[in-house]
Amino acid sequence: MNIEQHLHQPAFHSEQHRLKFLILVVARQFDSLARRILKPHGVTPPQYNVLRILRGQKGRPLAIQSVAERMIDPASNISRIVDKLVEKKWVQRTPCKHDRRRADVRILPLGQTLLQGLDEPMNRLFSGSMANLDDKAVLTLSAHLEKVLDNTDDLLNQF
Amino acid sequence: MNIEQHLHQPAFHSEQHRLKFLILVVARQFDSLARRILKPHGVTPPQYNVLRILRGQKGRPLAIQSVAERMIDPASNISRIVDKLVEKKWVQRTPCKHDRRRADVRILPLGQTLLQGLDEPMNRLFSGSMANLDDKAVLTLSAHLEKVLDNTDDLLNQF
DNA sequence: ATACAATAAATGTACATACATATATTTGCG
DNA sequence: CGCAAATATATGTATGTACATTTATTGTAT
Repeated sequence: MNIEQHLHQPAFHSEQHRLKFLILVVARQFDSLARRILKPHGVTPPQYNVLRILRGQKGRPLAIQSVAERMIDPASNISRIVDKLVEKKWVQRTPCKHDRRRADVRILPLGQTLLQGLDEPMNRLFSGSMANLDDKAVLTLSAHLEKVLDNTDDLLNQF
Repeated sequence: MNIEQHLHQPAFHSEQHRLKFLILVVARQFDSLARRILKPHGVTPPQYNVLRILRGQKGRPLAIQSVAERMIDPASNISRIVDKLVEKKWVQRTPCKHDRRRADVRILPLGQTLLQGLDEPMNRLFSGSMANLDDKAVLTLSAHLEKVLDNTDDLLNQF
């Protein structure tokens, strides 16, 4: 199923246009597949993103703001996402002693257990989505996307 | 600025992992840049998406469902998005005579005018984001992403 | 023709999000 | 030191979203 069929479009104005839609639709697919896996566990994609970031810290706490910086969506509402995670006892929020403006967050055993159960399907999703790309294709694809990323970074100052 | 800096990550588990984040972050950048351009005009990205689809019909009306099929986000709430567009007199919704379940939507002159004003910055955004990719790079990038799209389509049955 | 499934759109609800603002605390500069 | 600017987080508000359900209409099989 190609992108034209996905969007019920006979054609695009240009190859560049087509590429833009490809990027958006593929990202959209990732998100909706992930959501499907996560939903039965009561986790949303941004919540999962936060839990993965915290697990990466290997138990060390992280300031809320540092979590936000590492997220795919800069999450203006990170406070409320953390609220939900605290409610479910997946993470712990503790005021920071040295800087009382800050709140540190760390993953709890229950959160670790949750992630362990999600590792298998999430890895299957992610490697399945790249199944027919060889190592070289992954590298050239990444290199090209990185150029696009550079361009969009520049554009942030322009708009 | 590379993806590691974007996500404040020293490294990724694998090149595939890195690629997944690249796709998500680039899509995210597109969306937030578009939002920035559209906001002063009181349009959101999904609303813009609908208007572009309708303009592509060159004045012919389209059933609500056909609009939904063509959207980047399948928009479970297409009815309400159309509501907003109707409120602003950018589109017209008319019940379909042949099939009274359906409602047809068509773009109005005011919507056309709005889009004309948005064409320049949106094109600038979009061509700017691909500035340093030559034609060949665009094609290989698209071909690779299309493979990923195929894979995710298959995965939809698996999860 | 009638009953039942299929389809199109709208709506209810809980939650997520963007964006602006508020609150508390720390930093830095005179 | 004292005060303004900067920083970290939380909150208010309107809107967007996913997902389930509802309502209206049409198609289809007997």
